[in-house]
Amino acid sequence: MKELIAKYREKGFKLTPQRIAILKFLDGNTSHPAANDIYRNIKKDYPTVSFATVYNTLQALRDRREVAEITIDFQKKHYDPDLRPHHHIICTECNKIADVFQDYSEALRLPYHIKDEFQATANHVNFYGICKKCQKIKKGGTKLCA
Amino acid sequence: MKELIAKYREKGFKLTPQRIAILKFLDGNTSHPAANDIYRNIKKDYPTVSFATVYNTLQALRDRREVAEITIDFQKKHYDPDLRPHHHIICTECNKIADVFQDYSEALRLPYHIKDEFQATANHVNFYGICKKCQKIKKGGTKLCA
DNA sequence: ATTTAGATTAGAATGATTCTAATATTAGAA
DNA sequence: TTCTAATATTAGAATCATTCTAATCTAAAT
Repeated sequence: MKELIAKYREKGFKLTPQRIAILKFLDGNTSHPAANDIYRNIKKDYPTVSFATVYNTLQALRDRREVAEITIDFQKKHYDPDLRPHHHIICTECNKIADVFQDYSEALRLPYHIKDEFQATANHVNFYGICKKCQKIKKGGTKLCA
Repeated sequence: MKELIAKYREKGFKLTPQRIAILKFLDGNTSHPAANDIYRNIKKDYPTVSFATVYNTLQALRDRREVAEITIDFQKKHYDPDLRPHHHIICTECNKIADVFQDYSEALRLPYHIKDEFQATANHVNFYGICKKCQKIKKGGTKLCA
């Protein structure tokens, strides 16, 4: 944890208790939280924290390439502190997001006429599916999943 | 156009003038419009059209698998009447979206432990980059692009 | 022409995200 | 340690995309 704080301070990132709480929450977090998830969690320890702080911090982290923003969900953005190149799969029933660590970089070569038009900087594969839990529930009837 | 209308009527899709205007606008449209783009366009001929109509129609089309919803933009959903499997690239400066007709289906095989957890139904590759126009403008200074 | 299921509308409601302006805090300098 | 400037925090308003509501209207089958 100490190292985490030092690491950000070095980068000229001003550290407040709220920010430290956000960093702690994100550190090693594989749940792909949305802004609201982060807010709810931080609020436990800092009841007066505001959404502005959460969004400001996320923006700062995003600008410094410390978190990745993910567009896989049709409703809202999700955040991922894991910066290793990887992809995601989302359950279309419960919106759970899982990581796909598979290197498709060789395969995802763009056609020449696109390369001619765009200077590509990144790519990301979104997979959609139904998770095990939701498959069971669907057979049962009602739709619900953790 | 006649065929387009017949095609939808067959599918039990009740056709109103507003819906026909939306269908016309979408037919062969490669601009990947968002709901607001569609609304603005229809409003020219039907000044009283409401957002509800646009969204209702898009929902009906989506449910019938007549348009695809795209999550590549961080701000809003875009719609694509082209249902052939393909992918997209978005300019991170001006948000222009272009099509990438390249078949990656063989390459995008999921790892077994994911297949075990998810019953995958679809995938989509988002490419991010800077379009030619915006590359020029960036060198110049200001950021703007059609 | 009648009927009815389904569509349209204005506008309110919701949810995510951004903005504002006043206040408070961090981190570095004195 | 105290001071200061730059930056962060806050509540709440504002914005934007999207969905909902309830009253009214219309397509299309009879």
